[in-house]
Amino acid sequence: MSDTKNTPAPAPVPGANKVPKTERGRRTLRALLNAAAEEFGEKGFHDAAISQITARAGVATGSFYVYFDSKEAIFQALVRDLSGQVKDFVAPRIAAAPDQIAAEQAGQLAYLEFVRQHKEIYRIIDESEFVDPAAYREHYTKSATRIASRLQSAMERGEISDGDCEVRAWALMGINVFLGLRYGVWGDEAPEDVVREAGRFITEGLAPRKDSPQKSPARREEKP
Amino acid sequence: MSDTKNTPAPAPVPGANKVPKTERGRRTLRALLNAAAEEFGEKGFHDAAISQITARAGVATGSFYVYFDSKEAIFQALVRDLSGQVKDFVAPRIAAAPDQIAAEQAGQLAYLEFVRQHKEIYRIIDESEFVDPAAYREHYTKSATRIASRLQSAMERGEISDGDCEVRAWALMGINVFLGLRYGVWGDEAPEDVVREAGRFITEGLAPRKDSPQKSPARREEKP
Amino acid sequence: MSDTKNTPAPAPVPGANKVPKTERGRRTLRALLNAAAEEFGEKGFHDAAISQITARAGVATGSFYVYFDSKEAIFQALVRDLSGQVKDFVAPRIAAAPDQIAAEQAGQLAYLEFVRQHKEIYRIIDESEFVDPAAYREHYTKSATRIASRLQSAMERGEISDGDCEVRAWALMGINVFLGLRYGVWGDEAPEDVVREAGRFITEGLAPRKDSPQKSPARREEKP
Amino acid sequence: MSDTKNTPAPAPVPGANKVPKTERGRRTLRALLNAAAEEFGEKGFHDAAISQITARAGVATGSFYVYFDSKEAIFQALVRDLSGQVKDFVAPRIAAAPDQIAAEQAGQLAYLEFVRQHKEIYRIIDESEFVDPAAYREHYTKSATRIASRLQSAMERGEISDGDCEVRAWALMGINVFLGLRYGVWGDEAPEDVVREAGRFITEGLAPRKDSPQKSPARREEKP
DNA sequence: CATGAATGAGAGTTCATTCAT
DNA sequence: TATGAATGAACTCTCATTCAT
Repeated sequence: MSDTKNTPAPAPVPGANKVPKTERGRRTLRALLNAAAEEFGEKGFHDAAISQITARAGVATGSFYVYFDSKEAIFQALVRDLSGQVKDFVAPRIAAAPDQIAAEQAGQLAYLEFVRQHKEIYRIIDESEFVDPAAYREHYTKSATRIASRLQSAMERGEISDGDCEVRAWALMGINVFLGLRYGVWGDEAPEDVVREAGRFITEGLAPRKDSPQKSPARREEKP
Repeated sequence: MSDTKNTPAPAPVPGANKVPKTERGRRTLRALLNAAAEEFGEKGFHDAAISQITARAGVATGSFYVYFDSKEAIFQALVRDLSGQVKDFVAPRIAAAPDQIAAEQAGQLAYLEFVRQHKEIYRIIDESEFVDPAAYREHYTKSATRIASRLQSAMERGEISDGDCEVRAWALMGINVFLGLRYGVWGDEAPEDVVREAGRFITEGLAPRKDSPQKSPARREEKP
Repeated sequence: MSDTKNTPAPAPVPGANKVPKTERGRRTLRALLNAAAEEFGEKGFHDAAISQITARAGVATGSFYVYFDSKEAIFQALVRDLSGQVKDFVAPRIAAAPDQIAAEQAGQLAYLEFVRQHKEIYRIIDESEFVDPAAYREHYTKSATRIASRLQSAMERGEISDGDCEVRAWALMGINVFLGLRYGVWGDEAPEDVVREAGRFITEGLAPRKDSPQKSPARREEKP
Repeated sequence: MSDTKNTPAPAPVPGANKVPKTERGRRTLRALLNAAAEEFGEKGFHDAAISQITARAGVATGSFYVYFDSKEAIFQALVRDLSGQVKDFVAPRIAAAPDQIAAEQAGQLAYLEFVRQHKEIYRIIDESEFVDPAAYREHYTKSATRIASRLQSAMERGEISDGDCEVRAWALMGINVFLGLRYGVWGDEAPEDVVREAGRFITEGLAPRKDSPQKSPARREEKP
């Protein structure tokens, strides 16, 4: 979900194996990517069929291979394409926030809203863990790095507490992804409410307020 | 990762389609499950081949269907088998904690350690999202419900702040899973350090300590 | 066309990717090879279809891949299989000859007769130059080496004139192959007549007999 | 390798389906033929791709069909083009020989040298057996006929011994082709040495010289 | 229980050729 | 002439599952 940001846009559709030279070619390529998003989103990578993608796109089977070398290739192109869409949606809302904590919350809200409107994106990106592990790893690593550098700056400015920014970045990303899964893909609760609750979690954590009375006990059971 | 807990244990290996009656049969069944864990862990569900599983187990292809009805069946059996292992490892350490916040951190640490020792488990359970979506959803939903009820009790006892416990449960689970991915599967940092940093995140959040001097604004960029 | 001679028969069908363990399996494998000989012989490697081979053999498409990894694999197995057949036909007739020159002529005759009865073999082995160049080269190199060593021995015994035995081996092999092409595959002249004429060529060459009168001139044009 | 000799040269490039009218067209046609020689030489007929030929030639795919009707067509054109090159190289050296035996040896030497400098030609012409069997057969038949008629004349002049000239022509051609394969394409021995040894084979055969002492028998093994 | 050969539907992929621009 | 996108028939290969022994 990010990071083609400062590259000079080498191709109109990142990841495509061939850059079309004519307008007609550009239309066909876009039709293939849209069809692939539908097909992969509905069926998942392995049950998706290239013949179905071309059928949805309204082109012949062979046309697929004019633009992509393989099923994996279009999947990868699609992941990058969708990542770009997420970035374009979320980035400006982060940039508009007054401080870092507000920024993280704005990003969370934006991410949640985007996921809800593009549920298939969630599945596609997640499945890349199994289809193209390197891409999956790179995707999350880059996102975490970016979050971490935001936190680092904020920490230096004194906006947030001291601590390991990388660990906190991964934790934050985990929160966003799982809230996205639960409340974006599966549920339909109001994103604002979710973010408000999670926001309190972020800003104050599980710790009781300093002025509230502490009691005692314990409890049990496992984790996820 | 859990919750076949209170079933009356109809078979020594939960999920197997047939309970072996002979000692030889039991050995074959166990060999198949071990082989499947390797094969699925290395190749993922779709690229794993039954013929490879039987080859690793040292039995004939046909023998597979004596114990399992299908490829999906052994995968599910395996997921339950592994979930039980995670639960048996994590649960007692949660139960031993003095209070809820300590419990969550103990669970996090235990989970991280377990993931590191069984990296293939992480992958197999994750892939169930695509192999058996209902099981995947149920797995995380049950885990979240359990965490939420722990938080609810703690909240009522005043151990933690007020707020929506389900949202916080999903957030916590997201933190655990992503730290598990980053520091359990991919990295080799000391789990204690990771949990300590994440613990400060949990207990105090991103908010600066009340006594630290506040400066001003800034921000930018997107989320995951 | 030779040279699995002194190996301890590692497999009933040299080159097959899998050795059948049951009688039924052996029958299927043989049926596939026979079908492949027909199909490749009639259509050549590239126009031959695996589906046609299995159809001729009376088995399902998938059964092909029980025994061979690819179209190239069965082609290679077939070349070895046929080479063995040639060897088994020609070798004893060479061994029965009284001296080396008679042996070479007996071999030539036997080769010619064999080619005539198995015209498809000729085409298949020849095509291996393009399908499996290493096999083709090895095939001819080994044959030439064997001929050369026969000539070497004969030379040391004084049965033939002094000279480079390798060059003469390749020359002899060229004669046999081209006479096989012209009079075995394409023509139907009596092999005995052909060999008698070629035999005079072998034993006395183009040189006029010592007692015949020499004249003068010259001439022109190219070679093959 | 020859014999478009007396046709009225309808086009600068024999075999091309269309004669270019412009200078630009002529350059494109020549670029395509050169590219085809490379591509067919490296990959063989079936693995060669039109798209690769056009890529090598630096023209668009569609341009190919301006000059050739099909893949087979350019292959044939190429074979004729190369045959002409062989002929032009070999013929004058045969014509310059003082007698028939010297002529055959001169031809052999010239052929060997040419093959060595144009290894891809050997392969391309050989493959025509499978791409265009009629052309292949005609090619060798014509060559043999020409050699036979030379021998016939020489025989009538008493330069060579009596015998069937056609059989001897095919034998000679076989020698040349196989020595070309072994010492032209695969090896790098001095052509003169090869021809000298083969020459002794031609002029005197395998027979021991009349004045050398005869010993006795022995033999074994098969032919090619 | 175990074996391993057989099955066959279905997938991805190739590429010579056509044609609108 | 030149271009390059579009075509689609045809092919090789995979593998979960069945079944006779």
